[in-house]
Amino acid sequence: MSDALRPMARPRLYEQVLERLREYVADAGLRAGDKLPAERELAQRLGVSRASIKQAIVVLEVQGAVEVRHGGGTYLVRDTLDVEPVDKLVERRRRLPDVLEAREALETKLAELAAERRTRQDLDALEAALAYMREEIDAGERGVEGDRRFHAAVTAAAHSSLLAEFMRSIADQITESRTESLRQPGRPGRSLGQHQSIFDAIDLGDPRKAAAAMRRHLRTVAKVRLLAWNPEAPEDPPG
Amino acid sequence: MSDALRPMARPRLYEQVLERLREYVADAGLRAGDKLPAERELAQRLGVSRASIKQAIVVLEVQGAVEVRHGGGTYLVRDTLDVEPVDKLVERRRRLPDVLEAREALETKLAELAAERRTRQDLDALEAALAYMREEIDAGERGVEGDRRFHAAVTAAAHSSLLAEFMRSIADQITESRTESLRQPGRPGRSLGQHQSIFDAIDLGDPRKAAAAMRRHLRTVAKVRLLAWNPEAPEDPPG
DNA sequence: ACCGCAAAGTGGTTCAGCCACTTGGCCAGT
DNA sequence: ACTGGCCAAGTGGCTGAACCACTTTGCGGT
Repeated sequence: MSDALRPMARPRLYEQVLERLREYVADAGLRAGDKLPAERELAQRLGVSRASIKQAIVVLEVQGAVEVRHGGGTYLVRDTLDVEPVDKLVERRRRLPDVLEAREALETKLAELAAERRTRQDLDALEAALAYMREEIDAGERGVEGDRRFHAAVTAAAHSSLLAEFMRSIADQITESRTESLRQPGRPGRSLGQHQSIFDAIDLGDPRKAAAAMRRHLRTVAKVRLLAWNPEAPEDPPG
Repeated sequence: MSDALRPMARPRLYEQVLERLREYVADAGLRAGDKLPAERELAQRLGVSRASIKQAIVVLEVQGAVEVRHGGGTYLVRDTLDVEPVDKLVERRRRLPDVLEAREALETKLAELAAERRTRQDLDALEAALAYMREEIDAGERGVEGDRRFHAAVTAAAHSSLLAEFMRSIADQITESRTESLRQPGRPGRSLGQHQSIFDAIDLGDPRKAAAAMRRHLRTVAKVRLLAWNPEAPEDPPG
């Protein structure tokens, strides 16, 4: 599947409303405690239905940016409608280098922990992911799903819910980089080999070796990714 | 002020719908990728209007729990509709071992990046934090604030906004462990020495050395912490 | 067996309306 | 004057029907 043909971004009306409301609050200099215009007025002024206004307001309410009083109006909780930074992790697109750095930080530690804590089931899952990726490649595919499963299995084997959640929060961006990386000629096979090395270290229960193997793997991914991004970079293309 | 006289909780219909949907997904054993019933059907079965169903779904969409495809249905992103954990990081208390693992993962990478990217200003800030901690210790304090400033300076010097946000999301828990750790006799002085080593490596621009020094430092902290916590159980706690 | 296209299914949005709650002003009783 | 009851206006809560836009399905022709 080409990444270019994934579903296009589809704008939701309530998202545009959200934008406008944030703009308005900023421009009008509204502060915490100030009252937002009535829903009916907002609907008329923005030229949308009250239902769409309400969807946007529900979002703001859930995000704690606004307090809605039945019959009394809607009020700002803070001096802005912008989301708290931590909440934005999920929705905001990240610069790829940042993501790759974060991924290396998290996954090397995950590999290390996995080597220490893996259970029989964890090892089975890792082998299954390995086998799946091998099948994909034999079938002439790029092994995207197998790659995903392997890294997910490593994450699971580490048994650290906090690290797992950090991984989840950048999962989308990792998916992007994975697709890019495996598009390179010869990459799927090489990637599979590196996965095997990581698995061996985890199987042996050798944390340092596992961390090192994972680090090597991710640096390969990062390098390819950079080249794929910027074809005219002074570096030589991989063999 | 008595707590009893605060504004009464006012139930919103979409919140009840949210509850019911979460129940349903759990009871029906729906998994990631499964399709939710159509909005019209949900509205009929729950006995509410489609608008209320939609408000709930918008919330789930914003929380990243669900993917809505125009004309194609609404799908689970994970095996549950529960809130994205990253959002809850701030409010939910974490098991310390998890936090220390995450901290090691993040901060070793931060130290590495700091050694590569530090500017003159970054080095100045690091030295200032070092000096501050030294003064605190000379004054007979434990150097808690100096410790915090040093690690903050390292984080800043790494110039990675994503990693910085991850650090922020566990800042509270780190504060706890810091206080515990520095309570140990002789710890402040030793900690200061380790900070000096980290600084030297960053100053020299040696990423591997910086990462190693940081890892050593954090493992010391973790060890002390574990002892202070539960002297007789080397095993990992139940999860 | 394949392709194309129409029908059915599903989400997106609107509109008009009614209900529930809050607020503020007016008025009668104290 | 102060209190409490009352009413009207303003505002959010929710509904039902309707139409549009997009996806999926499957029938019919080639």
